[in-house]
Amino acid sequence: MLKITRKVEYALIALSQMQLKGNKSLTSVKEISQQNGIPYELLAKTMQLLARAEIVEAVKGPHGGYRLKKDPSIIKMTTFFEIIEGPMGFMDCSFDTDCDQIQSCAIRTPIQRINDSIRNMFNNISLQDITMLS
Amino acid sequence: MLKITRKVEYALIALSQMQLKGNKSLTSVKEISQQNGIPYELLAKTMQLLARAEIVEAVKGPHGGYRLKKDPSIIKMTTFFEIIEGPMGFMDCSFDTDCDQIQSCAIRTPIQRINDSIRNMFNNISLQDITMLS
DNA sequence: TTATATCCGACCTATTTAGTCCTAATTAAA
DNA sequence: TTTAATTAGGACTAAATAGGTCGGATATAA
Repeated sequence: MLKITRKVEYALIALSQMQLKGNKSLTSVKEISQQNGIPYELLAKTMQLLARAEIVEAVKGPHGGYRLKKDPSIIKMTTFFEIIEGPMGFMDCSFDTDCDQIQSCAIRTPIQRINDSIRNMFNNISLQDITMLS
Repeated sequence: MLKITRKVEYALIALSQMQLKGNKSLTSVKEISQQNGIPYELLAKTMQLLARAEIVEAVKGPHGGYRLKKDPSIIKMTTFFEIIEGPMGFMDCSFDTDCDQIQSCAIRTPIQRINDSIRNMFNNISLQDITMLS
């Protein structure tokens, strides 16, 4: 419980390596997957999510790859998680469907509090805070 | 991802209801499961975990049930999670096995940071903070 | 034209979580 | 002393999620 997924993990590894190389040079999926022992296909799909969300810019063809497009310090971790896991994949209340019943709304409270705490925390942490080296 | 489990959810529901009734009267699993539409057996096992950890005290036999044993305001949420999910079930680094390799230690950092943030937050939140009514 | 990239959906597998079943052990009360 | 209600706890099955693979399409530098 309360674990992040491999996709998030792999994306963070990729981004921190790209930051190392600066935001002009390109980094390919092959490069990152080989250097870190990450499954190529899974990393590839994850990078595609980042590209669609314009966190990263893709260059196709030989000597292609990805480079940073947005400044990681302006991206909230909540946004980042939602890009990778989808808006629903992340901490939604499992009692939503019962929520017409008054009872259920009462019992929702503790879980709400936990989710709010987590969401609030990651709203105040940027991608840069997590991927920076120092 | 980053979700709490049903067992944690059910335990929190149970505890908040028990707090409502005060820490002298007994509350049975049957009562809580019926009132909240929670599977009896699963809740029962969860309450047993709380009893073993002496969060709650069990009284067997007819008109038995559980009552609070420890003050929820002195129990950290990290402790609570570990009681229910076990010390390993909660945010352990998935790269632990590779950790002899220098590479892997470098890439661990972002995940470590996230886990540390979560753990740190829940070290500073008490069970009372989550289950209280107001 | 070819080799090397990203793109993308469909699919399979493994792991984790949720839920069920069955059988004690204990005890209040008829 | 029997019965019914309760907690205790292990073994098992089912469902959901996460992790990983495959096949083919598109773009582009050389």
